[in-house]
Amino acid sequence: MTKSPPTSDPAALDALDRRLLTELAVDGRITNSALARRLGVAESTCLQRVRALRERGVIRGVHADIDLAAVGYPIQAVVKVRLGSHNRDHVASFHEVIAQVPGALRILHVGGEDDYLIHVAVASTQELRDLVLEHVNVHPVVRHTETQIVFEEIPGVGVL
Amino acid sequence: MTKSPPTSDPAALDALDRRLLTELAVDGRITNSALARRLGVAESTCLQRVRALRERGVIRGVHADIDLAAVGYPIQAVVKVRLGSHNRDHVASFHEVIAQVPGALRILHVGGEDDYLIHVAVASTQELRDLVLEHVNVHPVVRHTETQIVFEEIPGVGVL
DNA sequence: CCTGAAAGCCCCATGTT
DNA sequence: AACATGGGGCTTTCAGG
Repeated sequence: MTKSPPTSDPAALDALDRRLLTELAVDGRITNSALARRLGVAESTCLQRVRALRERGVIRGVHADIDLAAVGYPIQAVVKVRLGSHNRDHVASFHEVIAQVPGALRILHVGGEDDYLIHVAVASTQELRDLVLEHVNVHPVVRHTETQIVFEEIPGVGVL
Repeated sequence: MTKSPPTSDPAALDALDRRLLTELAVDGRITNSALARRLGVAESTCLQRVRALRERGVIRGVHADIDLAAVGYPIQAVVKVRLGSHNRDHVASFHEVIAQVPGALRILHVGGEDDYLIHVAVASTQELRDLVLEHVNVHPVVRHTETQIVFEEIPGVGVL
């Protein structure tokens, strides 16, 4: 052990912060006054809390959830990728490549059977094929890919 | 062919709608007046468009993006699930079970080697084990699960 | 469908406890 | 750290093009 745990965690969240985050996760456009009312605190207090959480990076941003099928991307898939080498430089250069994959909803570097899982949304199956061939398989460190079509997304209970 | 395509798609989006959606996907808390200014239309027009898109379900909601590690869920994983039977009733009952998995960020029903991919966030590896054993493997239709730890999420370019 | 104006409400800086 | 206040800005409705 070369470092001891912090005596007071600067990232500690109290109950008010947690309730606030839960509300904003459900409705990111709730007004500050409505949020303050719901939490039972003054508007100014509420505003200060939200700002602090933003500045600390606990709130990363607020984003609209768009129906991708309605905007021309009716097809989703998960592309599982396995590399032939896990050399640090190869992995780094691969990161730069997959970060540019058009239509990527989420890119995860994982441990286990696969190395990367890429969740994508595309306009057509042709586009999906082109995406895999031209943006993933092109990289020489890629040994294997497998594409799984998304039939359905099942709404879960979430984490908050 | 038992039905012909609609002569005018009620879900058609024009260029204004698309620009508006892109802005809201980036910053879901942008004010209506700022959005109107950016798009070069009257505030009332902008408000009406956003409302219509919400009512049509194109905008599903607006949610805060929270740093899960900061709120006590530092570990993420993807659980790949394979079923022993693809009978419709079995699948339906399995849906109800996995929809209740605590900490599920995303649940995808996919085609191919696996049947389901569950992206979860948990407080500890112990909790991860318990989650898989008690909420996924318990179901008799589950033949196989494999859990892959998420090392890193790589920011992509997105779809909009 | 889009606009402009007007009433009302919200945001948030400031001062106080 | 939390609260009360007030000016300026934002939201939202509605009549009109």
